[in-house]
Amino acid sequence: MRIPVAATSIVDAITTDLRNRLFSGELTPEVALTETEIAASYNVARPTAKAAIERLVGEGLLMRGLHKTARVAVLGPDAVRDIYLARAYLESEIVRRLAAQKLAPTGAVAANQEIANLTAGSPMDLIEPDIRFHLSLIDAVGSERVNKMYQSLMSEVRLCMTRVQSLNLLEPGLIHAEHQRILELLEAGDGEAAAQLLDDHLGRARERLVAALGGEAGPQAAIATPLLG
Amino acid sequence: MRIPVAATSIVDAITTDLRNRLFSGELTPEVALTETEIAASYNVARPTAKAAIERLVGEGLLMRGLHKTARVAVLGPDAVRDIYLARAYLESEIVRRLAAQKLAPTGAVAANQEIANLTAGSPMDLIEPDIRFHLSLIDAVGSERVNKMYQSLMSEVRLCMTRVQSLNLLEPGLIHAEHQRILELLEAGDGEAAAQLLDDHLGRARERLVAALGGEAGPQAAIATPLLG
DNA sequence: GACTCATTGATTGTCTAACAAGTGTGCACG
DNA sequence: CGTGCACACTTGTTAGACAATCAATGAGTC
Repeated sequence: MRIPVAATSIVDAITTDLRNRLFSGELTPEVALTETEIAASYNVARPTAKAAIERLVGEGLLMRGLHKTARVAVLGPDAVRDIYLARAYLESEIVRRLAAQKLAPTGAVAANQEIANLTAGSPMDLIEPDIRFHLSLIDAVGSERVNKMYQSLMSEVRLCMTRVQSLNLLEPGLIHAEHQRILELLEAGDGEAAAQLLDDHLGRARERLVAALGGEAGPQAAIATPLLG
Repeated sequence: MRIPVAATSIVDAITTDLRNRLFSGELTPEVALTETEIAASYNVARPTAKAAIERLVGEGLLMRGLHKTARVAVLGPDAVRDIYLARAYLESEIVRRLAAQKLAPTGAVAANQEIANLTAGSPMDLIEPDIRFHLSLIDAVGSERVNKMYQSLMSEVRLCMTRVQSLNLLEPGLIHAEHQRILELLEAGDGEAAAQLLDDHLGRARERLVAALGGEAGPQAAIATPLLG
């Protein structure tokens, strides 16, 4: 039994709650998300639960075929490569334009500071500020549609992350340093170098994620640029 | 009364038909898309019509607030700029990567040939092959997500086009020539030049569309590069 | 004993009917 | 002439029901 949610729309509330439960790792691809079960757990009618499920299917977080039960989307190595390719397309172009304005978004600076302040806690604590850093870059261009597209991609990244949360494929120190360097390059107006570094940055995250998911990691998994010490 | 549609799913069929009617210009932002009316016209129940409407809202083709009737989305000058900015982000990065492979997609070549073969008919006849040209470029990278994002953008572009179909803001000869030059640059491996030309190409289309929608056209509306004789 | 096919249960797709809640409009009243 | 109220319209949500389909189990056959 789940507490009754109330907001602008019941479907909205259920969708949001389900999404959070997806990101928290509570819902896995193994559990069946029956319309009736969800309806019962939220104390709503079946069509309401159905609508929430269909929205999440539209977002790519749930999968379901005709007449089949919805399940959490399974994102394999090729899906991760696809997601990060799309990320790279958007982000590398964006850093080029930000560099042209010699602009380092304050939100990104703040998010990276959070990463620097991280004590050696759970690896999961790194994910949120990391996402916020990249999201701040996108936000800085102020495009509604680019924002929406990127947010959709990051939703899927979040979903991946929850599946491999135990492995510490992320090194806060390195990530902070690379973010810092990107910000410096933005302020310096060197878009080409910033785009190149970002490509490395994303490439490494991508290949390590691929490896953690059972795929074969490409060469980008290694630390290419000697940034530290 | 509308003929009963039948396909994999009734909601799918209605969504597709509504989308086509949107692109055909039959449905305008002035007409109210009531759930009951749509349900009656397709001989289905209201929840079915509701689901179709909500899908199109999710695609950005329809707009509707809470407890308000759905209407065709109105895309003003700023929306057009936003759409074309996102297009530019995706496409310029893509031509860079295609150029690295010295690859000119056959689909794009074919689509551009169609443009060349156009007799002086309706300006609308240019839209489909033009869209197919750009879509072929995106297709060539073979990314599911990039494809979906781009297709969503082009849906909105199509919607815009139907609103200004009378004006002939597109010159087939110039468009064909620019496409041709882009393809040549791709084969030559000059990604930077191809991206630059594509930016001009999109920028001109963007500003003319903006002007046609009542906005103030930017300098990109003029023909910058002397491509033709 | 293994394989094929039919039956069963579960789940979704769709419908009918209805009530509640919100929005907007028009009319009556001050 | 302006304000407020009542009404119609529309959407949000619910309940219950039936058909179609999918997965799995069981029976029957070779």
